[in-house]
Amino acid sequence: MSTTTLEQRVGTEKLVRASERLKVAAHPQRLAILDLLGGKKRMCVNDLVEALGIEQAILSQHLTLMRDKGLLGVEKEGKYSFYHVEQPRFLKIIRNIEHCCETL
Amino acid sequence: MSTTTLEQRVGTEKLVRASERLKVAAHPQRLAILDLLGGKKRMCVNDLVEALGIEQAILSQHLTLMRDKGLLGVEKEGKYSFYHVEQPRFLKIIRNIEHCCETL
DNA sequence: ACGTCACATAGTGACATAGCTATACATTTG
DNA sequence: CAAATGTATAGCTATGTCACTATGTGACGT
Repeated sequence: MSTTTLEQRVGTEKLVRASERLKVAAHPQRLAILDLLGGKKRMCVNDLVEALGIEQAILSQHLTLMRDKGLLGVEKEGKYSFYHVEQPRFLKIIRNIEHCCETL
Repeated sequence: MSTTTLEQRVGTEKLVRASERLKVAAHPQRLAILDLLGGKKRMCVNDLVEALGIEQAILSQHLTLMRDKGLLGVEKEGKYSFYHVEQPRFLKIIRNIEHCCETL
């Protein structure tokens, strides 16, 4: 029974940052990436290319974007780049979305 | 330990529709609207204008967009339009985001 | 050193979205 | 009927995003 707004509770900046992250997640291929990386601990780019059937360049763009926005982290090892989900909490959101999909 | 992708599990179209809805939600003011309507049962446009301090025309655009994308429903009564959250499940996502905001 | 592999980035044109002002439309009130 | 109220839509410019191609870069094998 809150008469306060979300903005009053969490503040404008946080609301903006949350929406930025949501916007990044709001793409079919990026949802799939988040889901896949959420299941495994980490994957390199080529693994993702094969698992998802996305062009390497496109995938790389998605990954870079998600890394810049704080959704993913990366560890370079030799010529490989291993990506992982940075915010476990954000993963819960993704899981919820999958549930939502059932009734869409 | 799923070797299947989200896309394989829920289907491409559903994934696309889920991301479309997410994209609609991915806006600070629209997040605030969803949260506010999630708490109350329904509100008319003017109530929202006053609660959120958003210009009427802008707010109306947000509402129309969210209605078209299936996030909100509307009931007209005389000169009033009462909006409500159409998908309670989607609200859980919004709540999760609010939680996320704490640690952003 | 040369070629190859794994990945990242730049550039581009089509298209979508944001934010704004002005205006339209419908309903109620005087 | 005229004016006011509540809401929706149109039109516009600026900016952002998408998907794609091509090219760049570092690491590794020979």
